[in-house]
Parts: sequence; structure tokens; C-alpha cells
Amino acid sequence: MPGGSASAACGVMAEAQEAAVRLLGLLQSTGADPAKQQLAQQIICCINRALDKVRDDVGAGDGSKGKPEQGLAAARPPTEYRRRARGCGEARERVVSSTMDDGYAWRKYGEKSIQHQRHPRFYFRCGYRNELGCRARKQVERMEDDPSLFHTAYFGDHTPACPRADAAVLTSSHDGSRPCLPAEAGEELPANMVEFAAQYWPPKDQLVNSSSEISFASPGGMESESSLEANLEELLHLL
DNA sequence: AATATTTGACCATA
DNA sequence: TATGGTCAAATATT
Repeated sequence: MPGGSASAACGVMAEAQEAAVRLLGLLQSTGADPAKQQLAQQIICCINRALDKVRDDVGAGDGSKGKPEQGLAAARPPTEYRRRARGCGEARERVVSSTMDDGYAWRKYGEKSIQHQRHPRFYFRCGYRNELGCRARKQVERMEDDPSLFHTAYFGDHTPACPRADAAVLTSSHDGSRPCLPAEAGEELPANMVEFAAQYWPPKDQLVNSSSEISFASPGGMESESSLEANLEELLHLL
């Protein structure tokens, strides 16, 4: 059955993707030739596309979930839904802030009114999901007691290559459409970025919270996602 | 024109 | 079945 080998391929490709992302991060942090950075980005992009294809095949492997189609006009094309499970992980970090803007380029993909809550919840994903395969998402809602404050829950990590939106003011991209990476890492990064960068560059930093924000780690365990990371690290040690 | 947001439908989970 | 997370067509914005 091709399904097994396909999912194995998924794992390998995910590894390749992480490695490529690391490479891009390194190239950027050392201020390497933009052409090289672009090349790394292209590699990431290709791996992502391949990953999507393979995941499609895995998902559609056995036509198990065939929805009972009916003659009604195409209310929706026969898209393969590979939506994530509801409990796809506790929020990695929760932040209360007076602004919804955390500097990253987010793209809103949904809004939902929540039971017993006056204000709707907004759903965002990283604006670089397609380009960099970044899986970071966040949910933002106004706080009940003080609607001028926003409660933001973060899911998944940004890629080291994910630029901050406000960095675009300093370094505009050549193709104009998108902001690009801040030239140096001198300025403060959001806490989640610091955490993530620490995974990639061994010297582990202490968590630094910005002044006006209250942040607290989620109570649940967060060790589940790190297995791939561990594999990669192990691999690097062997080389 | 391309690109981002709005919005109701769709779907998985409890 | 109710709830909430995501998709994607329609719409707005650039």
C-alpha cells in the first residue's frame, strides 16, 4: 500500500523543510548574499508544494470518507478537506496586550462568535504560510472585563525566516510586494520568536517579555512537537 | 489587475 | 447535536 511510504516520505520531507528553514535563517542572520537567501527560500517553497501533494495523496488514499453526494448544484467543489483536528494542541503562549498588532504579518482567515462572550474571536494565520510554509496561527479576542485589551493565543511557531511586518519600513523588498527580513537581529524580537530562535541556535536565551505585555506559558505540556526537531539535531551531530 | 478581508458553509470533536 | 475551527466564494481594498 502506497499510503505507508507516502507518510514516511512526508516525514522525510518535513525534515528537509526544517533543514531548509534553518539554512535560510542562518543565511539571513549572517547577512548572506540575497541571491543565496532567495535560493533557500525557493527550496522551502518547493518542498512545501511537494509536501502538500504527498499529504493530499495520503489523505485521499482510501476513499473512506466519501461524502454522500447529492444532485444539488455544486454548492462546493469536491475539495479534499484536510482540516486539522480540533484539539491540535494547546496554545503555546497567551498574551494580553492593548494592541492586536504584534509586528508579524498575519492574515485573517476567520471570525467566530463564541458562546457566552460578547465579542467574536478572530482567527489569523501567518502571512508567509505559502512562501515559507510557516504554520504559525493566532486567535485574538477582546477581553470581557476590559474590551480595550486583546487576548491573543498563539499556536505553532514562526519560521526564523518570517519577517516582522514593521521591518518592512526599514528594509523594503526589491519586488515590492512583501516586507523582507530585518537586516540585523539587534532589535527586540517578540517572545515567541526568541523562544523559537533559541531552538535553532544553541545558546539558550532567557525569556524576555516586553514591558507592556503580560504573558504566561500555557499550562499544558509542549514537548510533543519537538521530536522532529530532536531528530534533526541528532542528525546534525552525526555529520 | 492582484491581494486581503468578510462571511456563511463545512467539518471534527465533545 | 452544539460548538468552534477552517475553508473558500464573494466582496473590499490596494
